Amino acid sequence: MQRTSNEINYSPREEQIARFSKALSHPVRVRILQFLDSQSCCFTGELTEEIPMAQSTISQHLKELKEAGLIQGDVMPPRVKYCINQKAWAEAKKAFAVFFDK
Amino acid sequence: MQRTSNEINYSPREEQIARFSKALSHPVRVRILQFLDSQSCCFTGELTEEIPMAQSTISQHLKELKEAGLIQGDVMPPRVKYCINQKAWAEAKKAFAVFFDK
DNA sequence: AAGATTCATCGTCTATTTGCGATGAACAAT
DNA sequence: ATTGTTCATCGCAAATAGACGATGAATCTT
Repeated sequence: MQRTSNEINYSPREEQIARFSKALSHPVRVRILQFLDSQSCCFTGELTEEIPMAQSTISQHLKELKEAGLIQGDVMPPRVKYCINQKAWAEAKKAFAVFFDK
Repeated sequence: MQRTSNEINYSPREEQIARFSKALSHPVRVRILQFLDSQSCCFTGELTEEIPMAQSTISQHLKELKEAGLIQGDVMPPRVKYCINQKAWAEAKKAFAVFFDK
């Protein structure tokens, strides 16, 4: 990771594609997003039922998706409702479309 | 990485998105693809001039892009000409479009 | 044949990712 | 107050990714 002398300055667009792509680079995160989109929203518990992985692992993947901006979580004690972040979703859609169109 | 008992069977579509995304998940690979697309093709040497990274590092990133199917290399001794794999490019474009459309 | 050029691969180091169980925080229900 | 539920976070282990220099293979040029 450490770049010795020469720093590369990536453009915002390059970093945006890389960031969204990184979020989508694990199949379980792809699955989570699909599931979220099909339900429009869901609770963490529904995901842990759907996906045979430890609850802590799913929670971590949700965190990554949230940090990438693709989803958002609304706290509804004692549960948390996750939804696609429609704005970011549209941005990602456009970013990829532009990227692949050139 | 080790999934203990429960293996998850991802669908081909989930794995496809994850695979393409992984290839795009590093900004330097995004840049390489952009450069490749703008020139339609280029030699490794042009990339090592353009991008301030060790030649071996760039070669590794090219390898990853090739393994993801997004580019192909034609050996033209003593050089190698890399081009976008148009078929895979079109597939990726469609895969992302479908993914974000649902 | 000897050297130069171009690129891939190997080995090494460090950082990041991925997975899990255990624990903790926040709240609801009793 | 105590207990149960839901979820996030911590700490650990193992695997993968990313960067580099050094070396090697293949092919031109001389």
